[in-house]
Amino acid sequence: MVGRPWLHGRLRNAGFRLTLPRQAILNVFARNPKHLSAEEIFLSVHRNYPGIGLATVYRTLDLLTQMGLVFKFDFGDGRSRYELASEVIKEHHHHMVCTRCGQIIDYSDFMKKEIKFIKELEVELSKKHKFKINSHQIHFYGSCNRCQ
Amino acid sequence: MVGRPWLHGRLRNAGFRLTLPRQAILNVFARNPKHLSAEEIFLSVHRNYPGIGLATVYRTLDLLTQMGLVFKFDFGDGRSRYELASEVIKEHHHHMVCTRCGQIIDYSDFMKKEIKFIKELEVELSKKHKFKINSHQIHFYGSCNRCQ
DNA sequence: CAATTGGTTGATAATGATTTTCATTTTTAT
DNA sequence: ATAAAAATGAAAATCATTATCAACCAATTG
Ligand SMILES: [Mn+2]
Ligand SMILES: [Mn+2]
Ligand SMILES: [Zn+2]
Ligand SMILES: [Zn+2]
Repeated sequence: MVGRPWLHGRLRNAGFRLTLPRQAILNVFARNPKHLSAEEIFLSVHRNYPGIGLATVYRTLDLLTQMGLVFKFDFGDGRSRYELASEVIKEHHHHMVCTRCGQIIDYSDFMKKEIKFIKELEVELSKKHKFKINSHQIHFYGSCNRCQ
Repeated sequence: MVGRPWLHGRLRNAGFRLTLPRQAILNVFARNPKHLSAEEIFLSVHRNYPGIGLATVYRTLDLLTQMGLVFKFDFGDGRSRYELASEVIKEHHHHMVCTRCGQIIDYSDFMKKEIKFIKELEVELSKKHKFKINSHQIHFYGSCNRCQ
């Protein structure tokens, strides 16, 4: 899962170390596949490693995001939220955000169709705007089941 | 453009008034069709109306967003950015964000195709998740022309 | 018209997430 | 072992956004 040799190598190649705080933070993701805020991650890590500080959590999240191992999102609740990259553990998916209660729904129901569409679009956009596309986000906003 | 009777009526119906600060702020959008931050809007308004405060800018942006006249975005630079809703002046479009220089590109090149696709997807998702979809955002991240 | 009501505002303080600083510790290279 | 480079925790600083509150203004009522 997380904390394996390939991860270690991946960081090393970029000149970083797979330290204990970094492993601990990655393990939180592995245990809790949600959209976690920095504080939530800090609190979770803190139970097992009271020595690890909040600043380190922020630094690590930033590092993992830069390396593409973690995705950073803003769902509009005033704090950033993070999720393991599909490459690492979850399958690729998009989001629906309930603007009433804040619930976030991962969906991957029609991904084959979506991926195909996005792929084509990326090719056209890249060409037309000379823009190298690395990733994308699709968010639907509205009201969930319980909030209608 | 902005500040016309339909706008006035629109606000009145919701129990609000089209005051001078609100008009001034809407005029900034009309003059400057970019993705503006609250502070940028404040500074622009401030040149003509030094009396209008930053808090009022925030309040107004919030109001206009709630009313659907303005869209609020987070492009990852640590501040919210706002844009007139397509309904008001611009045509519907999506975004490409350069993660190196922060440039934001509006594109509406393949909108017919995209809208059609999104529409279908919304129907399927709404049904499957009992989720009422009101709006969506599509963001592509990568490096722009000059940043490759 | 005068009084009342409720929306609006500017100035200011407060909040809260994120970043920076800096001295110290840990790891790596020589 | 020694020097250089990374990483860390604690605390302070930053900075966008929100809350407070007294003053203001527009619409309504009698
Ligand atoms: Mn997700
Ligand atoms: Mn735009
Ligand atoms: Zn909801
Ligand atoms: Zn760029």
